[in-house]
Amino acid sequence: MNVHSDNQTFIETARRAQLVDCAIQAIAEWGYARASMAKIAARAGVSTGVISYHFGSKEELIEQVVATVVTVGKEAIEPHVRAAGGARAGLRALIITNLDFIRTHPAYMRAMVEIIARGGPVDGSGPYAGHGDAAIEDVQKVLHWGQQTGEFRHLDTRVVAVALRAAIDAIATRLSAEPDLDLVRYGEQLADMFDFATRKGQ
Amino acid sequence: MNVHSDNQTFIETARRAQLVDCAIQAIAEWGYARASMAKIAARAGVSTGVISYHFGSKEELIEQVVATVVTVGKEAIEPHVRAAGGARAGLRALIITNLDFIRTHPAYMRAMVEIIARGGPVDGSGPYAGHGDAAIEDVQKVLHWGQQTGEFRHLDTRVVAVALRAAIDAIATRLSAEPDLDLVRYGEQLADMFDFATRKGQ
Amino acid sequence: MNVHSDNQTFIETARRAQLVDCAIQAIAEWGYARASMAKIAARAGVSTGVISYHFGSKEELIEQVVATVVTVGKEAIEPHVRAAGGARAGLRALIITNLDFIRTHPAYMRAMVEIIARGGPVDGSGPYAGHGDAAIEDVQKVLHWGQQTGEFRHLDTRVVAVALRAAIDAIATRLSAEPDLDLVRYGEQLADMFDFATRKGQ
Amino acid sequence: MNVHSDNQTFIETARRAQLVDCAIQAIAEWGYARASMAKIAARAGVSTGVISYHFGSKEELIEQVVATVVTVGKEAIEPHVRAAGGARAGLRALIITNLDFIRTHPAYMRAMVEIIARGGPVDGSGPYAGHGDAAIEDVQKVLHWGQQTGEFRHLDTRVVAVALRAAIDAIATRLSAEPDLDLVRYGEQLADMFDFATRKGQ
DNA sequence: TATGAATGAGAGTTCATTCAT
DNA sequence: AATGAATGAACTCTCATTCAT
Repeated sequence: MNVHSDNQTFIETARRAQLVDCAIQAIAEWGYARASMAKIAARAGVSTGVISYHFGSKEELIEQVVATVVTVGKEAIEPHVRAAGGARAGLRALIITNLDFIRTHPAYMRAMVEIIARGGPVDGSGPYAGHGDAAIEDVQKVLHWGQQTGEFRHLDTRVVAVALRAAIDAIATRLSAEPDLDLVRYGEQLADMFDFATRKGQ
Repeated sequence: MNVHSDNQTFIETARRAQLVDCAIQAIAEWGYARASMAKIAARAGVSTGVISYHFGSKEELIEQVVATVVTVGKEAIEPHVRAAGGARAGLRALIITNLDFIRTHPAYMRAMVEIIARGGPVDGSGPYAGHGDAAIEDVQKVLHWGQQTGEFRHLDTRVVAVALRAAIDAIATRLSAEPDLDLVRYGEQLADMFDFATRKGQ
Repeated sequence: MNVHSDNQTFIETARRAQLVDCAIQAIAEWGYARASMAKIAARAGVSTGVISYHFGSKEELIEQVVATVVTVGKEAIEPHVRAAGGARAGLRALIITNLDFIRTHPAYMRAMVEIIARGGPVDGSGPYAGHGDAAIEDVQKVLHWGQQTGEFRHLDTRVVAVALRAAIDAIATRLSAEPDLDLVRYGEQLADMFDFATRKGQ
Repeated sequence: MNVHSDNQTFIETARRAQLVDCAIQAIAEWGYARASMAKIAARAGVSTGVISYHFGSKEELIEQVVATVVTVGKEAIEPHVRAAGGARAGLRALIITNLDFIRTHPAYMRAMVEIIARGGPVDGSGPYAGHGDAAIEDVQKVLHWGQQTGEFRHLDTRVVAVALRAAIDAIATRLSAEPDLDLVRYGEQLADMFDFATRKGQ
């Protein structure tokens, strides 16, 4: 059976998941540049060829890493935002749960930052292409929500969304520099700040 | 005369400046990891050895890039912040002039973000560590200023500084994705947002 | 399977042996400094990366070369020395079999002399330090033996051992200059000479 | 005036001598491989081009180094051998003064060993070509002398000369490993040894 | 004569990828 | 499906040499 067909065997799916996980750990530990295929394979206890066999190229593997992190992240965050009683609470939930995700999945975030930082051609291609926009749009939706309900002041949702997304993502990097950072308190402060920045003045 | 002495020839100074500039452009265009010595040298129209001759190693070249960008950036921004009549105006000036710098020096900022984002080995060491912190502290100073004058509300200056720094830096990346972005308007919006976020409520 | 584990495949063992052999020949032919990885690989008919793959670094390859030459050499020489009826006969055997080894393995000796003569950094460290000393000590043991049995005169075993070792090693170089050298006769003369130099006067 | 003509100016001669001396020191200190033209030039306080200007190539510089060391060595040793009352005393003088030269000119010897060890193509070319033979022949002459006077036993002068030359040269290397070596005592022992090896038995 | 900027080849090493088994 | 040996290009860096000034 063609490996890249959608019709995957169980073992195939498991291998891919395992390799993606090892890639995340390897990138988080050594940084993108030093996380070679050989090291990722070694961490999975398999030979180098296996990755090529299952993913075709390193680029595809990285794309899967990104997709996985994004998916897992969304599943951890979105429900809390949706469950919020309003946009203001939703924005706070988005920030708090996002930081909570960073706190509980440091390797995921670290890997993500490494991959994004690596960049590649600036033309907007690269493994993270699209996901960045999507992440910004998720924030933007909450801001729209709040504008419609009148909870938020008049503001450029794009600008605020970009700023908030950046502020959250920056924490993964800060965490590398200050491992003892109190992310819970940090989240509260950040939520307060964006609350002030967005709410309708009294 | 030893190349690395302070007493440099005119031609030596010119070459170093040219190479630093080419490095900035190369990093901005291809990203840090893919900006090889060969590509930088080719962009300058010289052979690879020239970089080693003038800088000793790639690391030293990058250090010079960082030093140059930091210096040029500070000179463009700090005076405006200092000239502001108060902290609130200072914060706005910091944001506006920062975006203006990004608008007029897109490659500089893109390169800087690339270099700082990388930050070297995962452990946070590396030759560029500290520049990110310094940039954050510059923001933090303005926030302290405003707290002392009573212009700003009670807030965690660290958190806000990190968020603002990230929000500004993110624009360099956004600009790559959306070259037609109206940075002037963007800057006004961002300034408004952080004004709301920091000012003392009425 | 990790390449550097002890549990090696047949093909792995064969390649390593082949590469060590090619390294010996290359060093013997061009001298240590000019025996580059590229030349060694070319001699083996493989690409440069193969050496890194099997040995990790040039240094490790050279270590294997030294280990191989030392082992093969010892196995060819030591038994004859041990089998000798006494120290005087042992010393003669050491010289004769050593020259015989040079005659039958000219590249081995030439390579060994190259490697030991270099010895790494000037300070005497480096990965090959010690092998020269070990070779001298092997000679010294025979001299001690003869002093204990009373076969040899009172002498400084260190001085004589260094001299004999040097005299033997020099032949590998001489052989390069005079390929037609009669090593058998040479060995007899050398043995005679050191016999005179060491035996107890009548 | 052509630089390479025999008719050299005083300043030209002085420069060459200075450069040769710096080359000796550089090679002795860093080893042949790491004694680059740049380092040698830096040690002389001149620019790289100067060496090429005066010597044409590194090879020629090294040849001059060898020639210088050989000449200085000969001048230090030969008179003492000639002044000896007979071949036996001459041989002893050759050994003693040779070791004395090593003791008083460690950089010279260290450089010499480095150059010889480096070897180059084994075909007998290289900067030391010829000098090695000449050095052996110098020893051989003394041995012939002693055979003619009947002071020495019947022996193969070539073999003994090679052995003695090697034994002496080996000391420079030993000296690197054991800097505290007592060369005076060493010389006496070596002289004794070769006296036993060569003299007519009673 | 001397400088120092520049060249271009070659060094060891890493790595994504391929492929016979 | 998986192995692991091999490739070949790319990397940074060093160095002897050249040459305009």
